[in-house]
Amino acid sequence: MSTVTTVERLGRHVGETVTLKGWVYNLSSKGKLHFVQLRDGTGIVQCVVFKNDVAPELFEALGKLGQESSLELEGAVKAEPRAPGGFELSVKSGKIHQSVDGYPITPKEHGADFLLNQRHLWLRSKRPWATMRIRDAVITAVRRFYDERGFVCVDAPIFTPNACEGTSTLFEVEYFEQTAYLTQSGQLYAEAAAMALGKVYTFGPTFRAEKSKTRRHLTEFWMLEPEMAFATLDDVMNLAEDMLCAIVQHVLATRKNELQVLERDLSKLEAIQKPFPRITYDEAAKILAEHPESTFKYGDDFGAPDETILSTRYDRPVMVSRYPEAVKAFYMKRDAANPGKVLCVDVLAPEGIGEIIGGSQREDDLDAMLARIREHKLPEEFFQWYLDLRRYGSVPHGGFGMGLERTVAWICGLEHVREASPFPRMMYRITP
RNA sequence: UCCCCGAUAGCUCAAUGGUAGAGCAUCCGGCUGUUAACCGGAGGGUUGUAGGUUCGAGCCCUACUCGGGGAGCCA
Repeated sequence: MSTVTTVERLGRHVGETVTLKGWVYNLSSKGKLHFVQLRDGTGIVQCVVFKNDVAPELFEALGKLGQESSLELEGAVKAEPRAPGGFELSVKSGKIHQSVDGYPITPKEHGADFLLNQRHLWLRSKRPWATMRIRDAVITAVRRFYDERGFVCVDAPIFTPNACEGTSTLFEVEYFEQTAYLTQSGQLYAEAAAMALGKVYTFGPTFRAEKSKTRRHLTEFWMLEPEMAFATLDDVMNLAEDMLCAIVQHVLATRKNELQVLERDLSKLEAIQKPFPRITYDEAAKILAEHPESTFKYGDDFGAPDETILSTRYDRPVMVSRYPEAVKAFYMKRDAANPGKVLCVDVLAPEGIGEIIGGSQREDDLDAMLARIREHKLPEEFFQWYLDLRRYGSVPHGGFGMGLERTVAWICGLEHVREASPFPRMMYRITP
């Protein structure tokens, strides 16, 4: 048998005879000539089978293959401008693993409900294929970014005894004789780890039981949470900015083809360069007050339409800092220079996808933290270990959380975050 | 929890209150350069469920079920 290779590497084998292993993406026959679009996971290539070039039984069998039939084809690689992708395989022999008919997902249009029910098969289609490869590149870029900067990956637990922030609706699970919850954030644990290791990040699944049915929400999503000891809000904002630039650059460098499959406007991504616009809550409030469509009231958090108004003003992510403490979490440090405000930042992605990052400098004073826990009426006994971080060597520190699926949805230009997850979990959907 | 929209062939959709159709998929036949190929033929239906109005309901009314995207809430 000849060299086994992949569609991705075909360009290195022009003129050679190779074997490809994959599935039929589409087949069309011209009688004595079959065109097999072969999908192998790394890409799709056109394979041409002339009747006179192969055994008669093989030619006949190939002509009957339905979509997603599995097979191996052997033939000569040639550069061919008429073929999608620029290369094609002139088939000399082959082996059929399984001949399929009736594959449910045809090359025509389908609705969201149908495709989500077929997600296990839908992943084989071009758009999910491209999206998953970009998602992978985002994850790689993130890990490389933190590794290069000396951050240590420390994973937070998924079972937690109580709500981290005390606000969200959590999923309850039976945990032997007691009730536990699925984590809604690894941040408090990241803070503990940062006091041990300096610079850390957690990266894992996060769960929210909120009954949110929008294109920005999943009940299970991946969140990246870096945390740094000896850091201020400015350090946190600089880190977020550098990281987003690094992610976008890595995707542009390694997944251009996939972005083109998704028909993404590359110039929108090429524009993602430092510096990002930075405005305060007060400045954002002023912008909204002058906007005819906004119903924003000063003192409130921004609603989704407000975020869209703000983010579409810029060609790169906008960083909004220093919100009123009443609308933010208990652990954020008050801003000494702005009474009533906290040292926090939200990063809003352009093109209407909304908030992709939320971060802050953390309250590091024991008494202030105790007071905030009481104001928010949180169960003090659950926070004793967290308060220990303020008792023993407290330092200024901070970090942020980035929603992976929202970030991928923004980079890919997706309509809905569910497409950024291989098997999305939503309010009314838990299968497949 | 609230608001709006939807449900007809495997899929995407059509059908003025009057005989349920098309394209794709499937099966059969044709074609040596197709790009979601094309051409000819065939099979495929309890119109989401339950009631109501009507001579007659896919279509009008009510309830329910399932789903969609938006609000709130959140990332």
